[in-house]
Amino acid sequence: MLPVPADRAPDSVNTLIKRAQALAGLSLGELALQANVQVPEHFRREKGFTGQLLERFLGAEAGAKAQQDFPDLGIELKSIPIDPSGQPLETTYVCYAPLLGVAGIDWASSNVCNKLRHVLWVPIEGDRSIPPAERRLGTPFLWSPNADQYAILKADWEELMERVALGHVDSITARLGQALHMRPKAADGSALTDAIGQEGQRIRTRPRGFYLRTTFTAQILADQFG
DNA sequence: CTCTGATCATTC
DNA sequence: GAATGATCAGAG
Repeated sequence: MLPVPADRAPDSVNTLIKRAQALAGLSLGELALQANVQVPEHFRREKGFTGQLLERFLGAEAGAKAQQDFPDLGIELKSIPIDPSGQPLETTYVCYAPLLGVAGIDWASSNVCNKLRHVLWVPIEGDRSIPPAERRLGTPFLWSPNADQYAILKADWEELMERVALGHVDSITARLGQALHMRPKAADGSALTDAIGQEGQRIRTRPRGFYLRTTFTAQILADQFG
């Protein structure tokens, strides 16, 4: 019996974990068949296909805005593409970066901290030589940052957000941040949003998002799977 | 446009 | 080869 899409949100962490475990070892093609959808030939378009398919099987409220995937459980869902040795192939998107009205916000109340407090990681084969339909899901696991990881994330966030608050958003590059960095996050290069300029004036700049570096997520996977 | 789900593809 | 900056689809 293959799993079927969930018709409601999980009522407990246990339920969520069990649903996720039931998917381990299955391919996207098998899941797509159960969900009556087609797996794209490649992810050049439909980059979010895997995550959205997972949401359906786990019962996450799709399209929910700026919140955890399972708000009642306080858990965020993240798929993570890995190579044959278990190394992450991509950085992990965390959330949109606020560029305006950032004066009062602090790390503990930030969206990044909120989302990373509890994450259900679902590894998936991500090698581009494997057709998407054949890519199999790995063993899911629940993670929370340990003291060291928490301190690094906090420091990175504070460094980046200080630049935003001081009107130096355009000095931010993806090279900043040990574990967490900031990069463009938009439909294309023409997208612009408001931010604070060097003189405190309003400027237009590319929207940004927070992402976890692969070195950081590799450590999470190593801690879990040794 | 904002924000979710992310991967692509050029640059380094 | 890895990493940075660019890009794709859909909901609201």
